Amino acid sequence: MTDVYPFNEIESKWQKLWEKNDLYRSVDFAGEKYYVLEMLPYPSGKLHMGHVRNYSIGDALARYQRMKGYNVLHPIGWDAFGLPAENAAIKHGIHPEKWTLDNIAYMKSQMRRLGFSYDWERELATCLPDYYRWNQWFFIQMFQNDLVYKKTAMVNWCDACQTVLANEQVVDGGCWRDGTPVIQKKLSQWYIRITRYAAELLADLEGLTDWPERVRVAQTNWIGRSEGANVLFAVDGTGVEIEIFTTRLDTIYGANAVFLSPAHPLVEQLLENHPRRPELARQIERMTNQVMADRTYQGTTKEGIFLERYAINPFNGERLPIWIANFILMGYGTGAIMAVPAHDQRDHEFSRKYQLPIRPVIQPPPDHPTAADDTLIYTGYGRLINSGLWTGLDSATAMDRMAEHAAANGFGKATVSYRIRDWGISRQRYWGTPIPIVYCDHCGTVPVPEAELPVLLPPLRKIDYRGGSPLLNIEEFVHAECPRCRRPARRETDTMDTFVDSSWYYLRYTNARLSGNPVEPEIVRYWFPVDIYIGGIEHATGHLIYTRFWWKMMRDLGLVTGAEPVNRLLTQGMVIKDGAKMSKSLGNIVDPDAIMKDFGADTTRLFILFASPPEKDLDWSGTDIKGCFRFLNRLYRIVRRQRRWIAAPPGPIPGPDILDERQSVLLRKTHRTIDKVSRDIDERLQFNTAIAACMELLNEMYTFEQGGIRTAHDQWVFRMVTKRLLLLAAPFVPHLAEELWHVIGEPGSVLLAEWPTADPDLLVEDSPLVEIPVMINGKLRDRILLPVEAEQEQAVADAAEIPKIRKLLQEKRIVNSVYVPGRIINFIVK
RNA sequence: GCGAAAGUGGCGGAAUUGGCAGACGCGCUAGAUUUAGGAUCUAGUACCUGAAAAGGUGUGGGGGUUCGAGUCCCCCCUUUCGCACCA
Repeated sequence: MTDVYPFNEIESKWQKLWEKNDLYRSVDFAGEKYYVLEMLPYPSGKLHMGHVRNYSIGDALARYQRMKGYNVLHPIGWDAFGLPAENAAIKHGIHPEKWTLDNIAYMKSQMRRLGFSYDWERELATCLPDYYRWNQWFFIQMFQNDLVYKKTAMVNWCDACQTVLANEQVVDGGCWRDGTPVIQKKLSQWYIRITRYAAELLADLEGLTDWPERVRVAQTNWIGRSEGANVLFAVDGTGVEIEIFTTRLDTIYGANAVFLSPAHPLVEQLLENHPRRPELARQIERMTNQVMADRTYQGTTKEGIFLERYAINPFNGERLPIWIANFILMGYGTGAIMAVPAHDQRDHEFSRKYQLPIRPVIQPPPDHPTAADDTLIYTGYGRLINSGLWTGLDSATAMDRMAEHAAANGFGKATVSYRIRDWGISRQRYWGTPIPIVYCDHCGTVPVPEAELPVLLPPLRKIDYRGGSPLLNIEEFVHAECPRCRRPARRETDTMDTFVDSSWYYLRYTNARLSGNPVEPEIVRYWFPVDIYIGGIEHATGHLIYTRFWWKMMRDLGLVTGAEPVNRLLTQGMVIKDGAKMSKSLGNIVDPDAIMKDFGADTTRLFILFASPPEKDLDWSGTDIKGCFRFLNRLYRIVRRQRRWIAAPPGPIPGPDILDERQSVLLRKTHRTIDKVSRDIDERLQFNTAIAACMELLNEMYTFEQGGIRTAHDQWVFRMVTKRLLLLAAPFVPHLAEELWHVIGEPGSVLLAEWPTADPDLLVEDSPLVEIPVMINGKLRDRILLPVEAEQEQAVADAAEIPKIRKLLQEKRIVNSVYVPGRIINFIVK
């Protein structure tokens, strides 16, 4: 391509100067703050278009708020622990640390070439001991506050990654990273008690009014609160009691069985002294394995194993058979339920299969199809029947009173269950934060004392991933001294889930070099909450719940104040190509380096903001980007063409009243553009329309130029527009805006210039006449020029006199006429 | 199955409070300029009928509210996303 503006020269020139002048350093406590946060990238090798989008949005906002006069915090870091580094080590024999740091260096150079305005003094990488020691510190605080514990349980296991996955990392039954089907394994693992915060995490969602609705909905579902009751069923002839959870205590008279999860801890006790114990145990084991294999598959047929034991319904004394049922989840409620086949679809299906009796206890409405078809069931609320002394009550009253009754008699109580589980953080991998725990034969599980942190990752000599954590194979690491009794002990060899790293990194930016503490509370108080957080929707339930939890946990440790860390959340859409997500296998990847080479950083950033509103997916188009490039070239040319007199000292400022028609039009257009761009960025986060408005303004400048720029007033208006447009464009295309700012002789950096304000008087037309559409029966027929303050009667009369309208109204009867001043005239005729 | 979001020209997308649908950009058409153009400038560009003037149709489909609906209400279709045996 020839005849294009020298973006390479311009961009590298200003990048160097900005860096030299330290333009993006944020100083604590310097005025009113604004914190722009973007999700930190995983250093996978190169930036992809999704990163460019994420950071272009953030950078535009950061630059805008700086120009608005805020003290802006705009940091970046690296989510630097994780599996790909290890996979690279296995494949290419590179040490994970070298691989990671090399990638960081390259991606950082890309960010610099894109011209993002980060305060690099605050950069952090989570794989460095300076950072991960604080993960360990938090772990110990939580350990001391009973917020972290170890238990043996069934866990999600990815065979390809050779590690455990959190529930949040299992997607459609497969590993979130590589899709490998997840299997269940019984392992001893560390868990964070996030469930202790379930109620608060749910309740505080209400206050997050500037978060997207769908994120709040996703989190609400994920936390999954349900109100109900726990009820104790005594097992006949034993001292054992089974606690069930139900949301429908009102249906307890319809219970025909008690179902246990195959993984229920009481199963073993119930089989004690059982005549058929070996056979039942075998069946249960088979079911357990089958459940694991099918865990995510809903269509699985209901299977049961009758234990030949009975439980007593405490409400009516009925003896109910106890079954193991394959669809009962151990992780929800108590892992045991009462079966009510008349009012629950699953229990019904099960009871029909095994021919258990079905007794309705809720009266369905008269028109409900249950009456005609007994394979249908009624799951709604209603009046109780067949329910002893509770008969006749409505469901809601019954549930309340029955829970009170159970509590008074010591066999139950109203409870709330949550779907969210505790957060399993153990990972059997090398490249993560070592869990700071030592196992001592004499002292048990001992946390590493704060003074002995960090527990450093040992140098990795031999890469051996089979058979548990690689750290297990490093003897110097495993052999430790008990911090308490100083006798030989064994070190924990699992590392932490990397979501731990990303749960608090945004706090560390407030002082990334701090030693002695993870954060300084006063500085955190100054910068928080985050004013806007920008990142992918895929983190709606994982990272964004962990982050909220972590903040609340830190608040309870006295480190931060306030309920929530993030005020406003912007979830950007994906960058796709040809209707599909960019991926190596599809071969539809667009490389940011290639685009920057052809068009420069400004065009790349401008296009990615212009092509689509941030929340929506963006279909990358190789031709549409030319439009943005053309716009910048046009801007460059017109400013250069007129630069001599624009740069000349301006004369006196003429009042708007002495401007001629076309000068006035351009002046007003400018102010409307200022108003639109400001509101689009600030309120709506709609960069595409803001940029479109800038394009319109440039088009007007071309029209104006065509008409000639001769008089002092022509020049005054044109100079004014040029300056304003450069200011408005600066958040999107900082390099070119800066270059042209200097071309027109402005001193200082455009990036530090004040954001322009719109004069409200210039937002409305000053013409005494206004053109308004004239409709007949809601159909546009013509337009009319009317005085702004025209009265209804006059307006309608004038409109009816327009020749075209008069013709159309002939032989018609006007039933009604509507006049909305400044908006519309509408004749209703017959 | 449950929940949420979306559906507008050839394409990406505008329409912020119910008031002129299609801003802006791509593409396309014509003209100018140019040695040339995949550069630049100008004009045009929803669809149908028509030489034109003009008329008709039009925001997934159907109904409704309203003087007036892309926008509000009801039903349906399609797509995408989230949850998915949660008792």
